[in-house]
Amino acid sequence: MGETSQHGMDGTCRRDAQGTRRRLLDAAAELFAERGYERATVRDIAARAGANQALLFRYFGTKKALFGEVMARGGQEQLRTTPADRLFEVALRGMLAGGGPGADRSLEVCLRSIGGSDEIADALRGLGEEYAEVLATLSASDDGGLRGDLALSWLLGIGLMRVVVGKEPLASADPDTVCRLAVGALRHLLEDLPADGVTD
Amino acid sequence: MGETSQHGMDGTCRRDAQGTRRRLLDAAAELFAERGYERATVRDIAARAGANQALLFRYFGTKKALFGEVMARGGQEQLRTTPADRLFEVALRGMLAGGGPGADRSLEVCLRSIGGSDEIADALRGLGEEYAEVLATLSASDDGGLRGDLALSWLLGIGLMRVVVGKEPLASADPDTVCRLAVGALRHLLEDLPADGVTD
DNA sequence: ATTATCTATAGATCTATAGATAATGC
DNA sequence: ATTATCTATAGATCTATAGATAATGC
Repeated sequence: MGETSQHGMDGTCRRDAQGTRRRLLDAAAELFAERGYERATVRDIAARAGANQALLFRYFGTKKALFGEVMARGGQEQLRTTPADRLFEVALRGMLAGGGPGADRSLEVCLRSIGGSDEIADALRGLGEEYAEVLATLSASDDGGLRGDLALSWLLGIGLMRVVVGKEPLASADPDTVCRLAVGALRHLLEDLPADGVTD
Repeated sequence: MGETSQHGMDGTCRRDAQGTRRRLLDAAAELFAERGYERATVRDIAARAGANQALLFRYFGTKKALFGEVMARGGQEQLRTTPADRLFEVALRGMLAGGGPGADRSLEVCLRSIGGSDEIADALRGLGEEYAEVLATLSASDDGGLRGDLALSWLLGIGLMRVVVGKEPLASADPDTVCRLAVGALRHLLEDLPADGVTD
């Protein structure tokens, strides 16, 4: 009973619903990150997973449901394990590094999927709320929520221009340099208290 | 000869190729801004223009060519008429104000069209290069190009979260407040010279 | 016997084209 | 006669489903 009968060392086997399901999820995560929701077709996803296309619907119901599972799987780990005052830099570095194996590319998936459907915008809003909520705590001002949103906007804008659009010189710039510039300017946004009469 | 025979006061007439062409362009600009390239179908565009769908192909050839004409028509005016040191604020205010009548929504069109096709990313990169080139001149540092890209990234990121995604509190925030916060922090990005040894 | 997998195809879009119709200018 | 406009449809996708096939567990 140490090993189930038909499994090979690599974890593959010819009939394994759970394994096929996981391979479909992995393939979907990759293709959604590479092409966005719309352009990653269920046929492509099934092909990369080495599975039949009909199985995708058997295991997930719809393409949107598959997208939801992909988004739910990743993401929160970075949020939980990173102290608030380092979240911006860690998330930015993750975006700048691009998709290493096992990296969380949830933000990239959202950026490439914008405009696909309203559900995608909802997903990005939801993910953004988790990040912005943490970023907002870094500002002592009473409009910390807005400042957190502006920090998140910069994070996503940098990812958009570098990863999705490929704007130079940003696309080829050294991650350390980008981080230093962005974090430096962001400190002013988050720490500066409003100068005009808000003490009321 | 003061007026051509069949034109009404509102500029409409039953058979006017040039007028139909312009109405198709206007309708396309609106729908691309509202839904992005992919979700604005040629049928919807023709319907809003009050024209038959086949005319769109007669006058523009393909949907992509129509998109190209829409993008080429707007945009550069803001770039030419705005002094460099006010470009960020003017472009940001344009984005925050949303689409008033006759407003240039080129950046919004691009943001909503990301992920649609490679040509869309090319269009956004091209438009971004015009903006970033101007923004880069505001920094005296030798990495002004990178700083200009970061400024542009923030501009687009704010538009993305506010207009496309609708993230609160940013989406409902007062434009003056958003501008003050972003412009204030951006000044540090553009004006601060690098602190480490770059005098070589 | 159960169920993971596959084949074939329905059904819904969407872009684009071919050819017919009808309003204008001469 | 010219040409702006319309009808009808080709052709290409894509998601999703129904039902057949075949590998496993008992």
